[in-house]
Amino acid sequence: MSPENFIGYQLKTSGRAFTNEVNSRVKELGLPITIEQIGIIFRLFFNPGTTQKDIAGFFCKDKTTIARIVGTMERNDLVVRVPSEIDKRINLLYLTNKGKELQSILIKVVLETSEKAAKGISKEELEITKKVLNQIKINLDDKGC
Amino acid sequence: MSPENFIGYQLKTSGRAFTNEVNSRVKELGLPITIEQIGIIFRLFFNPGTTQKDIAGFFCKDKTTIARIVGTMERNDLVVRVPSEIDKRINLLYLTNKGKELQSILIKVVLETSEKAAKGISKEELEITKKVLNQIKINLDDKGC
DNA sequence: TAACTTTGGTTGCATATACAACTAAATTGT
DNA sequence: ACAATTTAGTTGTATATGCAACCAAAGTTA
Repeated sequence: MSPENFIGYQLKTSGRAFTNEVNSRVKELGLPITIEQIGIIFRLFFNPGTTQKDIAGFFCKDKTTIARIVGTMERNDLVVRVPSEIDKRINLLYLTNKGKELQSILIKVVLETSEKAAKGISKEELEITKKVLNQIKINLDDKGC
Repeated sequence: MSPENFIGYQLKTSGRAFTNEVNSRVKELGLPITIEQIGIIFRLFFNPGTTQKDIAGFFCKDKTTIARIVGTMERNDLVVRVPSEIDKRINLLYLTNKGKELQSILIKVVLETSEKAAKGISKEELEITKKVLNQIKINLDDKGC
């Protein structure tokens, strides 16, 4: 009944540790980029032209949160918002060249962090964990994620 | 190689979904409490008289983050900071009566959310997941958590 | 004991986060 | 076609988050 046995505690603390590790690594590289911005860069790398709404769902975050992060990234010349001609409500999002160039170094950071995180964990257990986390996300879905 | 297969993505999104669910439930109950404050209430319930430093380590957060949350909770009459006589640097933290009374309803919220999160997941797989998440936290430890 | 280091905590600052309320544009229903 | 609804995005506000820099107190070492 102690809090450290709650799945929510395990989720939050391991996720926070992951975030702190990634943020500290990019800071060491002199890159003023956050883990959230990294996620958006990856999403746009594999899904160029997607929308803020899509990104919000993909990361289980509120659309206002994504709006502001994308705003910051646009000011920092990482992404561009291209108003759609077909639907004038939406912006199509694309990585700038600067954003595309960052992608390869950032994926290295995330992969290295993932390796460090998974040290001593069997492939089977890691796969089970990913499957379970995905199910948890689906079970708690309230933002289309 | 797509981002949704990264363990970091699974960690962050499932954790965010959990947070959103808990926050929305307490809001429905009319309680102006966040999931982080709930965690601190639980920690103090089981470890009365502990310090901000301990709480920071327990939740893998920076001490400044905890300092501010505890400040908010103190203003809202949920906790008290009692200066230690033995070591004048530290504050001993305790729940107020208001904080203690909230504990029972809040634990219900967290347990219900945990059940919803775990729906359709076998006990074995859930145990493996908790064990793996704990190992990830240890592997990435940089704040004594 | 005095100088140096470590430790618990706070403040300044920038980013992240969500809810409520809003706007403009697209969709739907009649 | 027109009214009602939904949708994508923005802004206001409050909380959360970490790093850098700081302070005071405790611990360490010469």
